[in-house]
Amino acid sequence: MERELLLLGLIRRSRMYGYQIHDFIERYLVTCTDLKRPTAYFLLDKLVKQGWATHNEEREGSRPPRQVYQITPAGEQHFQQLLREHLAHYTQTRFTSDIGLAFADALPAAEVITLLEQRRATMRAALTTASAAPAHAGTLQLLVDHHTAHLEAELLWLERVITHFATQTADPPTPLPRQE
Amino acid sequence: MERELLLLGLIRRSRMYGYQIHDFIERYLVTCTDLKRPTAYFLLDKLVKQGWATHNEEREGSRPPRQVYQITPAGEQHFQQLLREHLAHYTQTRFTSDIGLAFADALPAAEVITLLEQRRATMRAALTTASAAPAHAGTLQLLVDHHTAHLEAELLWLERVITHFATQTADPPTPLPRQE
DNA sequence: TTTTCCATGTAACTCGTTACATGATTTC
DNA sequence: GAAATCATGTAACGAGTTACATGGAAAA
Repeated sequence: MERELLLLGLIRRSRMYGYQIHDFIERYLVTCTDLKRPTAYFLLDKLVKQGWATHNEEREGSRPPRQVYQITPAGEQHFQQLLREHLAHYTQTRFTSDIGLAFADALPAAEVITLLEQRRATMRAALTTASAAPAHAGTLQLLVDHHTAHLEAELLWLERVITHFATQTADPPTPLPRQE
Repeated sequence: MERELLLLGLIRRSRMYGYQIHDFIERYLVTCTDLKRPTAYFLLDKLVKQGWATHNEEREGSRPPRQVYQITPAGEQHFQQLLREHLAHYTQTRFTSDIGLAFADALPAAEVITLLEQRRATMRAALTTASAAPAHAGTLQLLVDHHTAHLEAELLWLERVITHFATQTADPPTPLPRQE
């Protein structure tokens, strides 16, 4: 559903072909999604079959021919509905990275700290990259801001976790709760 | 891989059967993962086939028989390795909820604000629930803290986004950048 | 007495990825 | 001359979900 919204939103903005669409996503929207090329092609075809888009072949010079996609009026309707639902809806984020944390008491606290510091280093690097990103036009800037804000918050929290383990190095490990 | 770590971590803690494992995850680990029951059964069988665990049937009273799983020494080794990798590694979070934001200029700013306020209401409710959660033992408390910290940060950011749209109600919409 | 809980499992299906194939063209 | 870029696509595979099947026991 998000992927449908994404593709419709892009071809709505301007006529685009598959390769170009995938490029754009990789360049500007990595923080939102991870759409592989074959999947993009497949979904674009699906849009056509559902009547949300049309496509026609075009060629430029000696380049390989392109399938250029365009949104239909029905597609525009559908896009707006998807957009409204999507903006109003909140999806719970899953922190898969916390699974390890739940079992951290299986290792000596000192080692846990070392490992978490490695994680922190990667996150700091990501934050530096995100902060260094050049200013984008309009809505895209929001995404960059979101990314940096999130990384900053995560780093603060990770710091707290590290101190948590640091302050109980000497204590016995506190296990997960038993089932009642 | 996270799922493998999760299941190994649980049966390592104490002998458990599938139904019970799924229950535990639903109760305490919803913020980390969303493991369906059939998937849990399937993965537990896989652990046995790979030699990380053993299982044997037990029954209690007139209850249906249970498949109780136990970690093997090889499984313990494997678990520790997975845990180390997992703790040290940082996975980039994808903000699928930002896709809509990227195209928000397709709707009047006033409507965007209304929709985002709906999203905010859901998030606030989630924060209230998370904050109200009873104190857990040890590592599990970390997960709850993470969840609340994250929601607080996300709410702050959403607030900024809403003011962003509020301050440019009169301005012309700023589109996404064109491809060079 | 009907529904919910306990406990496991299978079978069909969907979605997405990886790997592969093609072929011209530009860059190193 | 080799490698990367442009451009599309297929085919095989894998992971995970949904829906279904079973059957006794407890609760409503």
